[in-house]
Amino acid sequence: MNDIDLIVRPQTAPRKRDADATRAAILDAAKAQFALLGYDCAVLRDIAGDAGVDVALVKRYFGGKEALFLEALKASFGTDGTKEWDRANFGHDTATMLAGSPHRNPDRTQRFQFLLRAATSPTTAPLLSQLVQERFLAPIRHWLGGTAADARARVFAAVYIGCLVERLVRGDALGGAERQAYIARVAGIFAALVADPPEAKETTA
Amino acid sequence: MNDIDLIVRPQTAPRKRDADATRAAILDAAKAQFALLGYDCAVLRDIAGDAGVDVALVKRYFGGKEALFLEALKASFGTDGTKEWDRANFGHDTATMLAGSPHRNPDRTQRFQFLLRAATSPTTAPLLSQLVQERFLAPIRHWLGGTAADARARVFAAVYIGCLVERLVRGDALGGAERQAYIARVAGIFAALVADPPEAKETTA
DNA sequence: CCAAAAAGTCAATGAGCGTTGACATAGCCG
DNA sequence: CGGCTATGTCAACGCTCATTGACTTTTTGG
Repeated sequence: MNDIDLIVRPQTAPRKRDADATRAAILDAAKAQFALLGYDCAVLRDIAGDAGVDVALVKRYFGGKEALFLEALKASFGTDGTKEWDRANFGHDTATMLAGSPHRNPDRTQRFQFLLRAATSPTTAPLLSQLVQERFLAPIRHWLGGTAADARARVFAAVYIGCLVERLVRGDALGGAERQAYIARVAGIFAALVADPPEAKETTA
Repeated sequence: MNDIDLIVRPQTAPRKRDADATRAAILDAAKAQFALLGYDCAVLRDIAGDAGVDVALVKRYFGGKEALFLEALKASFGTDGTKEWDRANFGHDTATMLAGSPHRNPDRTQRFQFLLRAATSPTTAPLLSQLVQERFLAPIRHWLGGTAADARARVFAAVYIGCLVERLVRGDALGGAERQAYIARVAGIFAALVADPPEAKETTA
């Protein structure tokens, strides 16, 4: 059956021994798998397999699954991109990304999928509260600025994540006209959140 | 240790034999557990335990875990509540619910948590696309009416789910002022989606 | 060139869980 | 009362997976 593997694998040079590189490879594979499958469904053997090493190294380098998860989570949020977000086109850009292909910004997509999966797994959700505060909400809150920044940041995060989930469920790509309407709506929401004082504020009492 | 159980349990009458009631009890327990933990983390033995029966009955009545899940999912979306939603106060009511305690409308909360967990589990997500279309998006789309109803329904669902996730992660309750701002923002978004033609539509080109 | 340590692999263990068939008991019908 | 069937329980099997310790191979330093 998988004789193919047994034959093909050795072709690739048998991998220079390099602790740092191996550690990094495991961490990368872990980030991808955890983002794709979540903590519970991700399998250490597969992560190690993707990294091209044996499972036992996960223990040696990270200590265990949970520790690996935490490190991957922190690494995923280490480089936070709010700094380079473009204030003017932000709403439209983000909405477009959320409406369509994740290929435009795979890094950002993977980070947020990681967050989403971590948030919705009952195993890992408890670990998130603090980290989300520090590395996710705080930067957004700071980037947004203005009045009621915390509430706006939370709504922002909610809409963002929600769109992600919606796209996750939606199998087919969004059609032309509907897609435009979708983007317009979401862009409008983001724009309103970025522009601090809602001019046409009409909250039902 | 759990002698307590052994002593206390028998106090409750030893359960009249009633296939329908038992089936219903299992289904109820399943709905709760699946909503709380998702498909992957929910454990049949616990579900059966909550229902007060043995695991084997799950097989007899439903065939297996996946079949039970599907039935629970359909049952959860069987009674769809869009009919009774109040159009005028909908935005504010829903935002208030999402901002705070789930105790106000536990049924609805459980239904949506079920949906959320099902959508974010890689195991069950593929099963959802069609069901979500039929029983979730379609009713909302119909309830919303007007132009670009599909896109608006999707955005609506996204925001709703997103707020749910946000609340899931947020440990502490939302403070007074922030809470008001949060509710106002979310209510505004919903209201704009309900009111079909966005009067002050200012999408960045 | 050679040992010692670092880097990597292998196989076994044990826990958790879905599944399954044999067994027990209550309710019903003759 | 006596057997039959629906209902419910029990114990065991098999699988997946994280963990772990013993083993092998590469690299390094003298």
